[in-house]
Amino acid sequence: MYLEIQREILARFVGAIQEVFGLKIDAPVPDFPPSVEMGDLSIAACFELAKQLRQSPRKIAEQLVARLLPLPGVERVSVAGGGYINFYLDRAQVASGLFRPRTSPPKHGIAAKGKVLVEHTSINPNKAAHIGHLRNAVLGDTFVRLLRFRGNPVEIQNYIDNTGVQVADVVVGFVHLEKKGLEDIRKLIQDPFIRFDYYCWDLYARVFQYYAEAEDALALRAEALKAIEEGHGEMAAIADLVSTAIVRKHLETMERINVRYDLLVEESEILRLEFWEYAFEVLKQSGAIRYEESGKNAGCWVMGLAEAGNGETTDEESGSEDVKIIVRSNGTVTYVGKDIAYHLWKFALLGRDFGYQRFHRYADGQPVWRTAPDAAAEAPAFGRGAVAYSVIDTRQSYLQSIVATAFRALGFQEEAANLHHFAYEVVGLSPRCAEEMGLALTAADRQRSYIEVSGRKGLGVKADDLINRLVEKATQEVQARQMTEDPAEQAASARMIAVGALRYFLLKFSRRMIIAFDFKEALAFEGETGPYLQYSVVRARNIFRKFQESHPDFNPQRLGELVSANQLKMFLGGKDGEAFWELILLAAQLEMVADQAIAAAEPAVVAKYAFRLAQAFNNFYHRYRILSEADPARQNFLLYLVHLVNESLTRTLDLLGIEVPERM
RNA sequence: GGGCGUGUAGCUCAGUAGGAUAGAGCAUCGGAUUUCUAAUCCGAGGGUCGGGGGUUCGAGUCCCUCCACGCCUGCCA
Repeated sequence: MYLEIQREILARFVGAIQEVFGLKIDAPVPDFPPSVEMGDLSIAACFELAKQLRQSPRKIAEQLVARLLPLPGVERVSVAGGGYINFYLDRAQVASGLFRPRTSPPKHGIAAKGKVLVEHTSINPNKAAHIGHLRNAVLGDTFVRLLRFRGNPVEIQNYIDNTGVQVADVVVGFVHLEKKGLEDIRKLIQDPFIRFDYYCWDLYARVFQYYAEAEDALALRAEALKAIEEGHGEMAAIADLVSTAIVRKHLETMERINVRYDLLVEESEILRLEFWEYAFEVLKQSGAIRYEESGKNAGCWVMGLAEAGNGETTDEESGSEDVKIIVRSNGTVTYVGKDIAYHLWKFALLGRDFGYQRFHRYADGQPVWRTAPDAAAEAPAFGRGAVAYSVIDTRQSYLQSIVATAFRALGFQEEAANLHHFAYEVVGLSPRCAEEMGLALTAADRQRSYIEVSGRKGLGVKADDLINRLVEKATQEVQARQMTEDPAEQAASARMIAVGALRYFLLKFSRRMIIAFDFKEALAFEGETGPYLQYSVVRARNIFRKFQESHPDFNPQRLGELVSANQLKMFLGGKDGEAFWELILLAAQLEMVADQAIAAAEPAVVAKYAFRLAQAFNNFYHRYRILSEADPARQNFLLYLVHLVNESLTRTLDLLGIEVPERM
């Protein structure tokens, strides 16, 4: 509704320019006046046109104004300042339009292209997840929710690097440090008193200590890696057992924070199905990669990066060009090579497909599929995306750009343009937090804004430890308030509050900001936090609950019928009209905000919006008493307002993956 | 050396492809409703938007330059 009005206004403006001045312009970007007294939407384009039209901006604006009305949803138009055109919306119409269920948006933008593939989480399956992984998953999951909200078909993929060095390292640990075989490890996994992912976390750190101390230890790693890649023998079996068990733990952890997947894509299947060999052929034939006969990269297949669009990368003095090795001189392929093959598959450019098998079922029955040799006939059509987003931390920007370079070298210009690296910054530890975790810091370290986590040192905050601490704290808060005696409701509320706090904490920073993790901030439930947002919704619902006690027939969904257009007009134009209207206007902007968040691939935009809306509502909540309102018409109007905000805010929180408890 | 990113209040961060008076949370201080439960609200102090040039009617936002910090620049991922 609101977006449609906005589009109409901009289109009419473009039309008016054409009529009056015979000039064709692109639709201007709408601005928002500093306060609602000055209008609800503003166009500043007259300033730019002034020079071209040799007239003052104000004069241009004045000539246009008369031709802008009538417009649906717009009450009046004025010229302000040096030449702003300000539009005042028909408040009653917007308010009643908001009440209608929000329909799917028209097919435009990326929705028109086809299926969107979002790859996120993609944790190495060799140890427990940590906070950095949570940031990845929450960003990716929220982005998926946004895309779906705006009508895009989305498929969520989680890439499982089950044949990489990190898994090999843990295998080395089991085999050489612990002298464990397949059966021993299987018992370990089944042991209810051991958290297998935590066990591997510690083992992984021990392996690196061993690498540092033992002379030929790295040869063991190479040996393990080779065995795993070839898929034969006990080491490969151990790798499969370990990585599968860890993946199950990761799914459990992510399910706790409302993150789910459609498909797990396993690297072992990419190897087994020889996707790489096929991609290799295509890359060779197209000349995208070449064999180096001499020089420092002799014996390797490399890709030149001059065409990457990063400017001239040739080093003139040595005459050597900037290249990336794709196939090593020993014939093995690098990670980027496998990633190129994987991404070709995403766009159905590989000419072959995986088999699929159900891997997991969530409590409500929704399945998670994985790539598998023994294909199930009823598997959905995975892949074949039109657009792909890969949620991967910013340190891999260089490697991701190489995948796009390969696409272009192969002539897949359009697909390269639709391949997006959703880059985000890492989560470090605040120096104070690092010390809490038992790390010895130097004076210089303490001056740093953050300390890098290190899986190799075992330094980091495990995801489940953090979630547990949050649940613990939330439980205390819930019990202290004595909202309910029911332990089941207490537990449910505590979980929602903990997840709300965590997800909001990870979403409120824009993705290019390094988060210096600190328990004090992450465990905060007041101020700009998830629980604040949840509490706002609970307040709105409390009003309804209380009102219902004296009005048993009350149904908030039917409030729209109880408030007439005239009454809307009266209250929105009356004494407190501005305050009421600001709240409605904000609630009406959800779709606009979601579109902005998608365009910028920035979920933080929605998080900030949720906070602004909650803040506006809490302010309103304090200023106006609703249950004690004497005038029934005004009371209905106020209830209607609460309903509008409740709807918008609840929906916004759902986009953030945040649920709302019954009571707080 | 090159590429990318960051730099805004004491701290942590927003600032909508340039627009009207730079905002929020935390922290500090001072207030509010014996209620629709205070996980709340209101107010106060606190800013050379890293420095310097430039473009523009208009720059926190765009361009140039310099500074600081971080990441990447592996036959690791």
